[in-house]
Amino acid sequence: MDERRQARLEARAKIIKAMAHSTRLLIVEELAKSEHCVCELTEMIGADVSTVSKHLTVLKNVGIVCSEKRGNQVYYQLRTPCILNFFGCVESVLEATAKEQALLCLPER
Amino acid sequence: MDERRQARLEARAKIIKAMAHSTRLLIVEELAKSEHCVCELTEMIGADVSTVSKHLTVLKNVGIVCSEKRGNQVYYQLRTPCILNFFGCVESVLEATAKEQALLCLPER
DNA sequence: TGGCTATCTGGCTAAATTGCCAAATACTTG
DNA sequence: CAAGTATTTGGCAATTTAGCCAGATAGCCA
Repeated sequence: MDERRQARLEARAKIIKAMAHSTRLLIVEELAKSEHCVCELTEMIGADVSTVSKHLTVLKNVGIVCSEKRGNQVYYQLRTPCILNFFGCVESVLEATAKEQALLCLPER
Repeated sequence: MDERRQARLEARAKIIKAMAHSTRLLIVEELAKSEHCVCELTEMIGADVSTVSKHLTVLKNVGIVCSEKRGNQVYYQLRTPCILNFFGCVESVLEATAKEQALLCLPER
């Protein structure tokens, strides 16, 4: 396969992979509303702080979020809000599947 | 955390996870142009047929593609083309990161 | 300075993912 | 029916990921 294309696909996959976790999706949704520090996110998520911190690192490494230290806390912000467009599409897939499932439940003619 | 929300996030993550692999992104890109049978995709990808088949199963399980057996072959099609919107956004993230990298290379003032 | 809070990092285990081979299955054609 | 092609499935080894704990680091305040 074309090496250039392969590299491009891998770069994309890396970003998508960073979104491929329910906790990280939650983080993105919340940061879309407003910035938050790690402790706030940790409370919402209900996992160990270290776990949340690592999720944030994943998102940061691919450039989805950025962070800023203020005093004692680190505030995270959504860096590329267009990432929210993801969700509309994902919903479409879910809806299409749901509709199909519904059809299967209809009585045969 | 709200259980309903958790379930919704997990459903989304499942779909996004299915996209989170360069080979599967290639498949989606190709299917966006036209349907293909497994053997055609296998040739483009250059991996074992069984590997490609499993990637297709992943995409099918979450409803991104659907398949139709015609004679000896199974043709796969993109079921929800809006999935392509993903890419625009992913590109934005990549571009933003690239720009930032470029800035780092500028001489200091 | 000492103690407290917030965050990150290292290390570990359990679980999931990937990719290959081999074997099973389904169809087509001679 | 036999042989050949296309696809899927089972199984295995290697790699990656997730989440927790413990410990390190950084900044705040008394």
